[in-house]
Amino acid sequence: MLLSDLEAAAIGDILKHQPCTAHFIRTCFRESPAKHFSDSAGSVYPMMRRLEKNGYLESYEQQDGQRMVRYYRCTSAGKTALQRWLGPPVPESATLTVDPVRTRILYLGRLPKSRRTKWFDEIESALQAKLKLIQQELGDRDLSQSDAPYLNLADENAIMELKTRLRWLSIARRQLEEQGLL
Amino acid sequence: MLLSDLEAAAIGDILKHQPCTAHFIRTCFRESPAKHFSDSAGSVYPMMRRLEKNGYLESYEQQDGQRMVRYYRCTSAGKTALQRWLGPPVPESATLTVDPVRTRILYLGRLPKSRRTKWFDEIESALQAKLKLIQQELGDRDLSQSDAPYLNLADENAIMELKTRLRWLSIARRQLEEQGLL
DNA sequence: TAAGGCATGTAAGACGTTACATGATTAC
DNA sequence: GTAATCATGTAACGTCTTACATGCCTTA
Repeated sequence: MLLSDLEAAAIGDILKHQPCTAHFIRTCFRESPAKHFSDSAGSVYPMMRRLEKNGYLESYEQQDGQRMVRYYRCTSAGKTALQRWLGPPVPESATLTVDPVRTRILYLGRLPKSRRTKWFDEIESALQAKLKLIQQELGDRDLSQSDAPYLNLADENAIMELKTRLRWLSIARRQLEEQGLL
Repeated sequence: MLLSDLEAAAIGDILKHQPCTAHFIRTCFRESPAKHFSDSAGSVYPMMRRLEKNGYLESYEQQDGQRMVRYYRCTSAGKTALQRWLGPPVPESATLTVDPVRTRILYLGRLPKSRRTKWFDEIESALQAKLKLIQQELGDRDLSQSDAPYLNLADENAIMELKTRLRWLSIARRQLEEQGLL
């Protein structure tokens, strides 16, 4: 069975920080703006158990003061599964481009003309805010950690993508104006 | 209740082509490379019933030769719901950038060095193939239909995004080479 | 007459979401 | 002491996927 992106990211993060807790994986998923995974308890805890059941992780409990904490490690089967997920071959779905704004613009004709300008304004400032957030993350990164090159590249990807969207948005605006649709 | 992207796209497509069948919506979802929605019967048919139950669609059956076919129309509540989904305000999730390749590069360090060059090669050609597909779709579009400006913009978005990814990929390659990671 | 498209659905299972629920530990 | 964080889970619900299932219609 091929791993889902969520499962693969969990295994990848465990490999970087093992032994670690399920709770730690939740914070991994929550903290990076370049990661879009859910950090809900209802998805993470069952996923960890599932990965263990499938032989990709192993765990042990350890006393920590008054409480028991479960630590996970990646097995060699887990590492193999991660490499299979990474590819090559990469699945066709890896070329998918998803832009919620693009999805919406397909139906912009159903919005009254009077609201369209505001629509563009709002999205533009939301994208700009997100862009700043990621630029900050990139600037703040500790370059000494071994994975810094990959993390930087991921941020750089998100930054380039957001800039492209902003560029596209202004082109879209101009074109619709020219066609009297704004 | 706010519509999901899938539901909103269905309502949007129905507004363009009503009255139409569930099967027609499936082909809408399947055919455009700029739409990434599932066209599986198991998601579309229950969704149409759900939207009708919620008052966003209405339907009637009609004899077509030997078979009964169900046609859907959008109600005014449906149109209102679509506009609410479109925004403004746009949800914060609309600034999400999802790139499966970016997700993977975060964990590229777990792939043996020997496979990394091939990894880049494969992804590059997959992206290039997808790019051509969408450029073709854009070139083939009938410009007389009233929604052509929006459809063109959506394709243009996908094209710009794919080009950006290719640009990023070559930057990533160069950087990793310079750092002896390739 | 056979293949492919049109048309509609169901069933089982996997997965994610939200909300609920608990309790220990740490920092202010 | 109290709020935030660390830590672990469960339950109900909704949705999507895959696979199964049927039958009509059109075109080669």
